[in-house]
Amino acid sequence: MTIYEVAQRAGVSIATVSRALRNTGPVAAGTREKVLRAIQELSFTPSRLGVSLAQGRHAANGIVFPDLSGPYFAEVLLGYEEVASDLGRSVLILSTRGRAAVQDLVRDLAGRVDGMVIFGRTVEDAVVDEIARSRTPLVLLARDPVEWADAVSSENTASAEALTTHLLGHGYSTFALAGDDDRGDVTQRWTGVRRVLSGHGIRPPEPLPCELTVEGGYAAGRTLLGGGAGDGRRPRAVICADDQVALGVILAAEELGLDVPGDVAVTGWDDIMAARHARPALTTVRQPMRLLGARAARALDELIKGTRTVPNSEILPTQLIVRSSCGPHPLEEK
Amino acid sequence: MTIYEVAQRAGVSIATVSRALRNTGPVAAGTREKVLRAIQELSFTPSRLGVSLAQGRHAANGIVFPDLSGPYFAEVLLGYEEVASDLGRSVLILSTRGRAAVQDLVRDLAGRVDGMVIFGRTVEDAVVDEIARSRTPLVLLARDPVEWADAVSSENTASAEALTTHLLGHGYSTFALAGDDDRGDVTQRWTGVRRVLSGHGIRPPEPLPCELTVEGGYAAGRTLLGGGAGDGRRPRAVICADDQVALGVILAAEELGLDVPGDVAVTGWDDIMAARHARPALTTVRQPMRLLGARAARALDELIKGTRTVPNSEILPTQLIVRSSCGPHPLEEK
DNA sequence: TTGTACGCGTTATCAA
DNA sequence: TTGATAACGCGTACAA
Repeated sequence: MTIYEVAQRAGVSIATVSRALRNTGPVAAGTREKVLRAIQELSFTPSRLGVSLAQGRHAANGIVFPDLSGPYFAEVLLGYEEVASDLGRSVLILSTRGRAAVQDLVRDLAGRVDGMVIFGRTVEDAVVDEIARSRTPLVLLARDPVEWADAVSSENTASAEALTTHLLGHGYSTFALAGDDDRGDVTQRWTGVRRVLSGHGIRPPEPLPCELTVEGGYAAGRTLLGGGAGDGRRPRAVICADDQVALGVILAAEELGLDVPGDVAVTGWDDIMAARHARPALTTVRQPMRLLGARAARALDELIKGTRTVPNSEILPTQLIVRSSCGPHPLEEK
Repeated sequence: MTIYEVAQRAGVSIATVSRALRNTGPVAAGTREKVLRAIQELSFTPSRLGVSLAQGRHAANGIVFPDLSGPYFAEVLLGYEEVASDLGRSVLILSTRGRAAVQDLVRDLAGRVDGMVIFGRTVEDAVVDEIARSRTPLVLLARDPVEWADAVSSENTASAEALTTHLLGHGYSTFALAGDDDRGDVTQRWTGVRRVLSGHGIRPPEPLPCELTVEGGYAAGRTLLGGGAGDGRRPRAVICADDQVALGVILAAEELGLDVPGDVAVTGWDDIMAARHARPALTTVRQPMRLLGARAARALDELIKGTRTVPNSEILPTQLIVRSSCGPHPLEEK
C-alpha cells in the first residue's frame, strides 16, 4: 500500500494525495473527496520511514536507563512517556544494565530519535560528548549539571543535610552509610550527610558500597549490623542510598534480632510505595519521580523544537518524610 | 554525513562502502582499509532511516501497556527490554492510560516496528484485528488465548482455586472480592475463586470494582469493611485482584481499627516487592513478571524471523505464597 | 573486485 | 489547482 496506488485509484498524482493528506497546499474539494475515498478504500497508512526520511525527523524520543528494576526508574519512565506521547513523540527505551556494548546501543538509539534523555552516569562521558556534538538534543537526568547541556534532577544535598540533622535530633551519634557511590545523585546525598556530621564533630563514615536493591541492602545490613561479634561498633543509625537498600537493611536487622528503630534507626530515599507500607514505615526523602520524567520530556521538546537554545538546568524540590523507622517522634506522619 | 561523502573520501563507490560496512560481497583488503579509515575519519554512522527503508525492516519492537504505574508492568517491561535488546531490537513503549486516540497511537506504533506485544485488553479488538491482518507479528500478553495469535500469560484460574482453598482451610466462610473486572487476567482469577466457593456451598460475592492501585484498594476497603455500621455483613476475608489493592485494603482496615488478619484476612496477587515487606506480610500468588516479558519478546522474535509460523500459546506457572495476612499458619514463609 | 543505477515511500519545489 | 520530479540515505542486482 503506497501513495502511488492511492494516487492511481483516485486518478491524481502522488503530490495531490500528499497535499490532501497533510493539508499542505491547495486541493479542490472534489479532488480531496476522491483522494480521501481512495485512502479509505485501500486503508492506506503512510509509511513512517518514508515520512521520516522526507521530513528529516523521527517524531520519537529516546531515554536511557542504567537499569529498569525497582520503582524509581519505572516512575520516571511513566512521567516521561506520558508527556512525550502527548507531545506526539514515540518513546524508545534502553537499559544499559548488564550490556556489553553500551556505546553502540546508545549510538544506535541516537540514530532513531530526534532527541534523548540520558540518566546519570549510564553512558561514558565520551559517548555523551559525541552525541551532543552530533547536534542531537540531549537532556541529562539525575546528574550533576554541566553547562553545555540540559539537566533535570532532584535536590539532594540539602535534603540529605535535613535528614541527617533530623537523625542527630534523635540523639544518634554513630552512623553508617549504605549504598553505592557511583551514581551521581547518591554522591550528592553523601556529600550532604558528611557535611552535617563533620559540622557536629562526627567523623563521617565511608559509605559501604552495595547494589541499590533490597538484596544489596540486605547484604550491606548483614555486614554493618552483624559485625565482629561484640566489638561494640554497631552504628545507631544507617542512612541508606535509597528505599530498597533500607528495606534490605531492615530485613537484615530483623534477622539479627535487632529492633528497628529501637536498636538501630534506618532511613531510605525516594519514598517508593513499599516505604509507606513497610513496618517500621520508612523515614525517607521523597523525590518527585514522575515529575522528573515529565520535566525531562518537556525540556527535550523545547530543545527539539528550537523554542529554547540555551542549556537549562532544573532542580526539583524534595521533601523529608519522617515515619517510624528513625525512631519515635512527635511529628510522625499520620 | 552520508555514505556518499565516505565513498568520495575513500575514492570508491557507495556500493563498495556499503559492502565494506556490512561484509556483504567481496572487497579487496586494501580497499576495505581505505574505506574503514574514511569512515573513521568522518565518524560516519549509517542513517537508520536509510538502512530501514532499504532493508524493509525496523529492527525495533513495540509493547503496549494499559498503564505504566506499579511494579507489575515495570517488571514485565524489564524482562521484555532485556531480551529484545539482546536480540538486536530497539524497544518502543506505549501506555494507553488516559489517552484519547488509542487507536491512532497503536497504529502509529505498528508503523514503526517489525512486531509488537499488546497487553490484555488495552486495545479494541477491532484494532488488534486490523494490526494482525496487516501482517504485523503480534503477541498478546496476559489475555485469554485466541487461536489466531500468539499469547503469553500466567496461569490464573488454578492458582485462584488454590488460594481460595487455602483460605477455606483457615475456616473463613464470608468473602469479598476487590478489584476491577475489565482485565482479562483478573477475570480468570475471579473465575477460579467462584468455582471453589460454589463447590463449598458458598455463594460467590460480586467483585467490587476498583482501580488496581493502592488508592483504589483503600477506597474498596473502606466500602467493604466500613459498611453500614453494625450490619454484621463484614467479610472475614478479602481476596484482592492484585497486591496493590491488598495493600490499600489493609490501610483501610487499620484505619477502621480492624486487625489484619485477626479481624479480616487479606490476600493479593503478583508478589511485588512491597508484599514481602508489608505488615502483615501479604499472602499472594507470585507470577513470573519478568519471565512474562522475556517470553513475549522471544515469541515475537520467532514470529518476525519466521522461525515459527503457527500461533502458539504459553501459560507460565504461578506459585501460592502464604504469608501472614491470611492468618496464622504453620507453613508461613520464613 | 568494483561501479552504475534502481528501489524503498514520502515530502516539497517548481513549472504548468 | 495540479503534476512531474528532485531530494532524503541506504542496500543491492547487474553489468563491467
